[in-house]
Amino acid sequence: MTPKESDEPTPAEWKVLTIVWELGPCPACDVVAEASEAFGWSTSTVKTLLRRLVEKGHLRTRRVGNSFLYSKASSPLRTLRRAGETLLDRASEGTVGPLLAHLVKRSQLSREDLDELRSLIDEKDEEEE
Amino acid sequence: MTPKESDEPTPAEWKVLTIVWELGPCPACDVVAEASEAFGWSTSTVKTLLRRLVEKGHLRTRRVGNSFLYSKASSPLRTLRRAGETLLDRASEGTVGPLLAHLVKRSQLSREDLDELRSLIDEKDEEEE
DNA sequence: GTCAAACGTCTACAAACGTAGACGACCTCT
DNA sequence: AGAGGTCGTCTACGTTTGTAGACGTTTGAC
Repeated sequence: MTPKESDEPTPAEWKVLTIVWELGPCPACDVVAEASEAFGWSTSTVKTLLRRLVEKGHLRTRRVGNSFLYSKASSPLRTLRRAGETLLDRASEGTVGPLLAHLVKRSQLSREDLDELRSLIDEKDEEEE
Repeated sequence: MTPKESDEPTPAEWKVLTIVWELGPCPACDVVAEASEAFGWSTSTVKTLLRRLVEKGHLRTRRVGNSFLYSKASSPLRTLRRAGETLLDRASEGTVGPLLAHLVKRSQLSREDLDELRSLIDEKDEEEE
């Protein structure tokens, strides 16, 4: 049973997933602590979500003693990009630009990020004849 | 029962929603034709999705004779922006920039879009001290 | 005026999701 | 060795989602 790479996390799963991304490889109890604090979820709930994320291939586990370390299975950026593409697919021709503009406006970006974006835009601009 | 503005469409609902956005105010049969062709869905399926989208407040109906015209309840851009913000919330500090870069790279943007983006970026650049 | 096509509504049902308790294995302190 | 905590697993259950058939009503054609 190959892990289905394409299976996007559900909203509840996303919350747990981002916690693991932030904490890095960590035991379930850390995730439970964080999620319980942040969302008021019970231990069981978090553990179920962790399990489902492993099943979907978003998290991987490594046995350590009697328990597990949970860690990301693929790069967060990769997962986010996929979700972003799904979003773009839903935007019709005319709304892509304004949508991206809104997202850029709303994001906190470093100078490097801004430079990267600027050169991308310049590139695209030249491509248009 | 106020229409819950916050209730995001499910993936299947998104597909129907974007069809209505594209077609503009139109009777169910047009949406059915399009969705049936594109996804192989039955008439019932599409009508259920339309109904749920109305319930969630994403579509609105206007009676015309014996049938309905379905049309958007709020601007597509508004809905897309909300979804985009959800996505950004899932990106940690360091991934927002690369994520946006990826999306920009992948999008087809008009010269106006590019200009708009460029000036946004310049603005943000100046804001940084 | 009747018959078929079209339309909206009601109902259905399996799968996925959100949320969580119960339980058995293991470790650790005493 | 026994008691209590910790951990992962199994099970559960109401709700939402995906997918669709059945049915009654309206309408258009003959």
